[in-house]
Amino acid sequence: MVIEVVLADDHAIVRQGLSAVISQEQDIKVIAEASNGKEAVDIAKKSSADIFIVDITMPILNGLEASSQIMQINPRNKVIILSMHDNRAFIERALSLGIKGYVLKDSAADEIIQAIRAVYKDEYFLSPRISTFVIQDYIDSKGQKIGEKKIVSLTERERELLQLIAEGYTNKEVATHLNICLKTALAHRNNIMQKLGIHRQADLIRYALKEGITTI
Amino acid sequence: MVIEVVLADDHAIVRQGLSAVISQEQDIKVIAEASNGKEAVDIAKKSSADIFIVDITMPILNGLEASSQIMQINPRNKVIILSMHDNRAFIERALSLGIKGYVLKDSAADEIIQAIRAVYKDEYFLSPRISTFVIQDYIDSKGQKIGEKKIVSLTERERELLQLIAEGYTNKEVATHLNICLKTALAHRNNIMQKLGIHRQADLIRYALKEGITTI
DNA sequence: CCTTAAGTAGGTACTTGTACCTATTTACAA
DNA sequence: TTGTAAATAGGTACAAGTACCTACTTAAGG
Repeated sequence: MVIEVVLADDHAIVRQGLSAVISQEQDIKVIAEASNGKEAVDIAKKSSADIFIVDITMPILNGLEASSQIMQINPRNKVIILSMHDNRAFIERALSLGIKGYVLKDSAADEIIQAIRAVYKDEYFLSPRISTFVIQDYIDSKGQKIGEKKIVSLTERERELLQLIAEGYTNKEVATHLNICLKTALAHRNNIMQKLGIHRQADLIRYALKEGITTI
Repeated sequence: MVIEVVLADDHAIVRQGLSAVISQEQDIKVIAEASNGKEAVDIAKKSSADIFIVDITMPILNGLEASSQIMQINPRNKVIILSMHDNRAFIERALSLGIKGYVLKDSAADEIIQAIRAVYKDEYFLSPRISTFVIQDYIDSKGQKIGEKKIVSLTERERELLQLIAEGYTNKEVATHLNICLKTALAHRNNIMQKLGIHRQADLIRYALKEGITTI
């Protein structure tokens, strides 16, 4: 039995590096690669794989959005998030989305192998640094479920738009990209701004960067 | 004859991935790894290697500083920069430091292999996307040697404006802030955009953040 | 079954930004 | 001294963003 994985990371070198590491294991095989979130989702639509290894910061469609869609396409699809940062917001969102694997890029390469085997068996695998403060948060908030709070909650679609806006696309381009009417894109944008109490594009971008919705 | 390389990158997974890719080549061998700039310099002090592959963004001591020191320790040490961004300022600095290899992380993995072989023979190797605009700049500045002058040089005033723009001020507010006419602010803004080849506010903000002119 | 939230699409009015111009003053270098 | 770059200020035209509306469809929940 071979575990089939899909790699999604915008950096080809990282992707091929990971692929090289993984291919040293007999029981794991990379069956496809994606260089952005949208490609990863498209792969999920067309073919089946056991594990999707998804980088969190990707253009067009970020890793968390992509993961969410991938798991919706087939609830049996499993996702492992690859991330540079031990950002609480990311981890919270990932866990509340039902993602069971979260590996930091500065951890050892064999962690990803461990993560693949664990998640394949439907177990959790978090990099040690992360699990430490997940447990800490659990203790601190005694029973309050992670991801329950959210002061400001953008919808999935709104986050998607915000990312594109922050990546420098105009409203027209965003609309084209998402196959929606310009008016719809504007409506979403307006809702985002209202929810966040923001009145300028500049602040939208800064917000998106601060929240890790996109990166520089 | 085996080319000995040292890998310096703060992400272990990237490092091991690269290592896996490189080890498929018979004539190249990874003899040491470093997880920050200081470690790379320490390795350069103790042992000799042909090529140092250095990630530009590393904690403690960044890639460019580290490279500078590595080449000072032994002028025969050669450096290849690994970078996520095709950032002009970084490339400019790298080239003016005498670095001959500059590879983007989103390029194919075999580019790093090509880069190693080229730089080992004392040739230049830049990722295509970079060499494109290095050559363009060369043509634009007709014969002026690269690294002699700033490729993009904003004036003090322009930087001042750019910071305010990136901090979310409108042109009107910028003008008020600097006690100049709106028209003047617009003129400066236009000059900045022309110099940088940028056409959108969003990109202006992203540029300022990337260059550290302002922070999130 | 009804309500609500989300996503979609459209209208109108106004503000801001972008891309072209010209032109003056100052300061510094050839 | 002449030339050049930088900072200043202005004009015009069009593109894009911001702020309000209304309204339909669909999916989820009470």
